[in-house]
Formats: sequence, structure tokens, C-alpha cells
Amino acid sequence: MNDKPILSLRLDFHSGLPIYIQIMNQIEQQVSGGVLKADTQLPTVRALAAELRVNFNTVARAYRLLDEAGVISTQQGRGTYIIEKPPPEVEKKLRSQTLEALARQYIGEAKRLKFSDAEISQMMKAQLKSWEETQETNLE
Amino acid sequence: MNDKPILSLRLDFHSGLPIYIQIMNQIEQQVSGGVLKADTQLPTVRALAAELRVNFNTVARAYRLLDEAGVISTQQGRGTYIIEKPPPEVEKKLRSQTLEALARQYIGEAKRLKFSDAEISQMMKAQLKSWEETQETNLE
DNA sequence: TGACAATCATACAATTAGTACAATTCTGAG
DNA sequence: CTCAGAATTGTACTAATTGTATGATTGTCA
Repeated sequence: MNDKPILSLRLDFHSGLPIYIQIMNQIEQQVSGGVLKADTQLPTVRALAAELRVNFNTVARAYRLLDEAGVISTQQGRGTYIIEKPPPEVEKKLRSQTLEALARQYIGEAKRLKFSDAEISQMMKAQLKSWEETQETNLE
Repeated sequence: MNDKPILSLRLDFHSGLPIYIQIMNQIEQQVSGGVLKADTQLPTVRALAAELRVNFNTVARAYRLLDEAGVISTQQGRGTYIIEKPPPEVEKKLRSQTLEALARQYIGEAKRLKFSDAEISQMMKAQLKSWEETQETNLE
């Protein structure tokens, strides 16, 4: 049993602070502290759970909250990864630029495929509307 | 032994979009965009898999879906080819599917960055309007 | 003791990888 | 020229790895 220090977390089981909160906090700290860099894959829920001697659902819960907080990205069947997160002030300044770049990228591709402005904005409208329901990947 | 970019695909392993979907979407785009012409042989599942550093079954899955969609023709023992002439209805469907995929890609990214629906569609509107003028300065 | 949050157990779903196989093409001995 | 066998290509099925969903259990505290 080689104890590989996948991710070094110090849990206090008697602190009264829920485990999943402790996990969440410490990962957040390590991310903002630069210990965990963008695109780094975190241990799987099972691996981390084994290392911490807790149920993997507890880890999953922490991961889910971190995902909702935009710190990490969890993907079924693939794994969990740190998300690039720009500093707060820079983020605000860059936000609209980022969205603009995204929009222009979309428009550029669509234009290249000879779609009209009407088609482009119509599809955008439709997909925005049906986003929640059709979260499933577009398979068909 | 420079790895020739047989088929230039850009995979994002952390986007949340499955690899096989990304492969499928991008090939669809290149076909409907005219980058990949009829009768062109695509890389073999193994070659493309090696280039993308994924399992060849992942590529095979994308190929199979594209085959079922009538975009390509996969032939055991021979290879994979762009369909000579996509049936009109397939082409039409393909075009709209492609646009849909593009739109969802944009929305997905924007959502991930916590932009609201309003912001997303507003930016789209604005960029569509200013597309022509700003194109001169943004030629690739 | 009862309510509620935290944790755990179990079953499930999605994605990718592994292995064996079948169809086709290529190659070279005869 | 022919044909056996290797090489190449896609296919099918299965296994492994990952996160998800849901309900049961446990523990704490008013």
C-alpha cells in the first residue's frame, strides 16, 4: 500500500465542520494559492475518499459544490479538473471581452458556413430557450 | 517524422463535451464548410486516435455516428470516406445541426462563465450588427 | 424524543479503453 | 497469373474508470 499523496488535505473529524465543507475549503485554498493549477486533474472521488477514509459520496458532494462555484469541472466518466479562474478584478474587466470573443468566434464560423444573420440569431435564440431541457448531448 | 496534421482537430479535454462528440462536430463542420470534400479519405481510426492521443474506439464511435448520420461512409477493411453527395435532406439537416452545435458550444462556454441569457443574446446581437465593419481589422 | 443535517450504501449512467475478430487490400512465391 | 498469408482497416463486445441519483443510516442538538 504505497500512500501516494494525491492531494494533501488535513481533515479534522471533530471540528464540527462538515467533512465536505473542509474538503471544499481546502481545495479552494490550494487553487487560489496556486498549489493547484488550471487543468490539473483532481483525484477521483473514490481515490480521494479512500485516502481520507470517508465515503466517496462525501467527496462527490464537495466536488459538486466546487463545480457549482466554478472552481472545478466534474465530468462523468472522465474525471475532475481545475478550471482556469482569473483574478477578480481582471475577471471583471475581461468578462465582456471574453464574451465578445466567444460571440465573434461563433459568428465567424457560422458566416463561413454561409449562414445568414437571421439564421444565426434565430438558432441562438432557440438554443438559449431550450438550454435547460436539452442539457443532454446532442446525439440523435 | 513530423506528424502531418492529417485532419486538424482541436480537442478540449476539459470542456465537458465528450471527445467523440467533439470529433463528430468538427468533422461535420469541416464537411459542411467544404474543407473536407467528397471522396476524401479520412484518417484511419487508429491514425487519428494516435494523433489525438485517445483510444481508437473513441474515434470509431465518432465515425460510426457520422456514418449513421449519412455524412461519411465507413467500410471495414477499406477506410472511411466523405460521402460523395450528401442527400439533400441530410445536407440540410447537417447544416442546421452544425449551426446548432456551434450555438450550443457558444452558450455552453458562456454559461460556464456565468453569463446570463440576457448578456449572451445581447452580445450576440451587438456583434452581429457590428460584424461587417469590424471584419476588415480582424482578418485572419 | 424528534427533526434535521451529514454521511454512507447501493445501484446506475456516461465515457473511454482493451481484446478479439471480420472484411479488404497488398505482396510475393510459385 | 494465382492464390495463400500478412497487413491494414473497421466492428463488436466487454471491461474499467469515472461521476450521479436516491434513499437509508447515523449523529447531534433543541
